[in-house]
Amino acid sequence: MTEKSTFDLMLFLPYLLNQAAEESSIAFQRLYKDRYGMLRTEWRVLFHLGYYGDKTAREICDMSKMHKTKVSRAVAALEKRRFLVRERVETDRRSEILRLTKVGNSAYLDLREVAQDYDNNLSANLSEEESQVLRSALLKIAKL
Amino acid sequence: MTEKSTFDLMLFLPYLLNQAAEESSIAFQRLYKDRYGMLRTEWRVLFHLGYYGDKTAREICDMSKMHKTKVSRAVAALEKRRFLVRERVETDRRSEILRLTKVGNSAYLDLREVAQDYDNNLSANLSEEESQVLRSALLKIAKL
DNA sequence: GGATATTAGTTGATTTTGTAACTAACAAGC
DNA sequence: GCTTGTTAGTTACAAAATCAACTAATATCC
Repeated sequence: MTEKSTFDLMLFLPYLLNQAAEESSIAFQRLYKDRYGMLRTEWRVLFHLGYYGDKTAREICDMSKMHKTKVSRAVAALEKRRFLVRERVETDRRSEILRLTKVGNSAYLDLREVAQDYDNNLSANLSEEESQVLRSALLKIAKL
Repeated sequence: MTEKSTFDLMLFLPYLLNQAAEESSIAFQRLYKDRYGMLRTEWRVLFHLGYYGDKTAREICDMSKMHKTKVSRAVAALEKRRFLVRERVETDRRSEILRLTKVGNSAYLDLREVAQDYDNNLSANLSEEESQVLRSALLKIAKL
């Protein structure tokens, strides 16, 4: 049995997680919004396709846990900008495979650089061990 | 110089933080929404007042880093439910001190229990050390 | 093979958030 | 004292997220 500690609002995980997520999300936003005018949902879909390769919207939903309407709208926006194309699956004509175009892929590669720099920068305040424990703990909480 | 690691989307902090924050936020939401029909912004303001005592909206903004319109609307909602009252400050009649009512305070005490249980539960998957490193790392990222 | 249920994805209505402009009170400079 | 600037908080409008209803294709069961 763990000792029942007194409540500390600033250490309450749903509160603290949100603060940290907001902070990093907004800081990172400045980097992709300025360059590509993208939304959060859009870089996420872009990164999924760039990182994991071609996927259907459904697969992106499952992996990212974004709601399907978010994904649907992000895909539509990326398509409009010609960052991706859809390809119907002949064995199941309900779904379509999403594939980054050349332009989409180079946007991904560019943003990946930015992301990596940003992440390194953010981790710079943490020791190597802290950084690893942080990520593995977050993975557990996110149930990934 | 830290080694430039290859990019891993799932370990990218803005992504991972958001996943974890969403997961815990939604799980916790079920607990307060069911009982009090509150919004995220509302329990936050409630918790600030309950935990730190009477405060002006401005002070809550500063501490929580919520935007003032969010706080303004959350305060209005809590006032409507008679969870708090406003009291004009005579030395500066622009601002007003927010004070929880009896009802508001007992809602806070009740939810604090729930929050504590929830947090313990969430931390149960983590070792004592992991839990501490996690929180201190999050505090650094949130720049609190 | 045909009724029923599921699944992929989209669209529209509602709710919530974010942005900007606003009111009211105070402060500073002159 | 009066112009100019700043601060606390609200409100109006635009952008985005959520939720429900929808279309179209497929799967299941009899």
